[in-house]
Amino acid sequence: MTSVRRVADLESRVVDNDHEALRVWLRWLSCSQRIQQALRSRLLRQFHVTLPQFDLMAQLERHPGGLTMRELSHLLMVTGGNVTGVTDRLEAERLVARRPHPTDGRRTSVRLTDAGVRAFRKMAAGHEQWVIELFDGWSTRQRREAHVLLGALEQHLTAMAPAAGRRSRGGRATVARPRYPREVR
Amino acid sequence: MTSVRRVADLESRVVDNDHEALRVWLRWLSCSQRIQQALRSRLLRQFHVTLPQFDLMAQLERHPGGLTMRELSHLLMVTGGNVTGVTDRLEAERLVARRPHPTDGRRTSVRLTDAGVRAFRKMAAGHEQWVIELFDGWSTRQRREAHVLLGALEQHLTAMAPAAGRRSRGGRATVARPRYPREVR
DNA sequence: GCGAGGTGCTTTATACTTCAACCATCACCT
DNA sequence: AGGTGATGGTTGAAGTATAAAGCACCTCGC
Repeated sequence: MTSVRRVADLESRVVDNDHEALRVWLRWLSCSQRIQQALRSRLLRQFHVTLPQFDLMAQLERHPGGLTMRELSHLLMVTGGNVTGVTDRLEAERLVARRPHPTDGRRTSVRLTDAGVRAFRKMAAGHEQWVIELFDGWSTRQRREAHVLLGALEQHLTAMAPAAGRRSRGGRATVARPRYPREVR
Repeated sequence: MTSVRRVADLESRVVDNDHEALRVWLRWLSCSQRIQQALRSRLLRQFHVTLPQFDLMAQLERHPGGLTMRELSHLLMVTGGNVTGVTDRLEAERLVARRPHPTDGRRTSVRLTDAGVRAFRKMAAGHEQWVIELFDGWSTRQRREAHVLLGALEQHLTAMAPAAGRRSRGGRATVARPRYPREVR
């Protein structure tokens, strides 16, 4: 869309519209980076937990019945290998526990330990407070606006992407997939 | 979502306001993740470059006179060690070049090579197009709204944080700083 | 039964990221 | 000069992240 035509003075408007998406994205990134830095460093200093570890625990707290690795990977929107690593470290800290799935031998069920629940509740309070402060630059009205805007964007992204968790039609690597090693010029 | 309490008293409003910041943040993260995933994977498949590498090159393209590592670290809002690594890899690909700073022996000046400029211009066109598509869920009006909202938030974040690049008053590690190794319970 | 293909999880290789320590150089001050 | 402290850059350890390959288990069809 909007390939640039060198015609009238409408043109500058069109170009600006295009650039506008980019400008929005850059501001977005800048804010994201700051917010995440604040949350990460505070979480680390005060609770000795990383942001991904906190996020994983948050999902588990929301699902007391436990979640499989696949479900976690889906909810956190990261790859399976990633979930394996973060879970390993949390398990070493005795904050979560893996147990075999009752009916399906392939799956693993993960849940918070009692210590994990206690630890998480403390962290969550601090975390929420920090988020509130970080977003305090917006009025209630603005937060509501942002919530709506983000909802619309989320919907658009869902519509245009083949859905985060979907496989590429026909499962794994149906066709020899092209590889792009670093060596390629 | 929105476990709404049907009692319209003031208190529930307050509680909801608080939760609202968190809800906005979660949606924000969800969108961020999707957009970055889209950009990263396309950049990798089509141009064999990672997102951080692209970002670094983008800064260099905007500053043809070259940038020091410190300036890059500041602009990209990442740590110095990070910039070292990304620059190392780009240099190995002959896309950027380090050269000593003319007057200050401590500094290093980094700039795009000719090949780097050519490569970046191609990538940038694709990248911008993708960003436009990803944000096409918003009307022009909505993009403008978002731009304003993000501007306000950015200002608030700048005000509340002691500025990204600042040192902790008195330089490096003036006092033995507490450490939080993984072993700590 | 049993084999083919799909699914869930882990592993490996590579890259990014932070934190904190370290080194070299510079600036300033006496 | 010479020393002190700040600054710019790199390094190393730990953790996070993806992509891709591998393994175990399940399902379905015959």
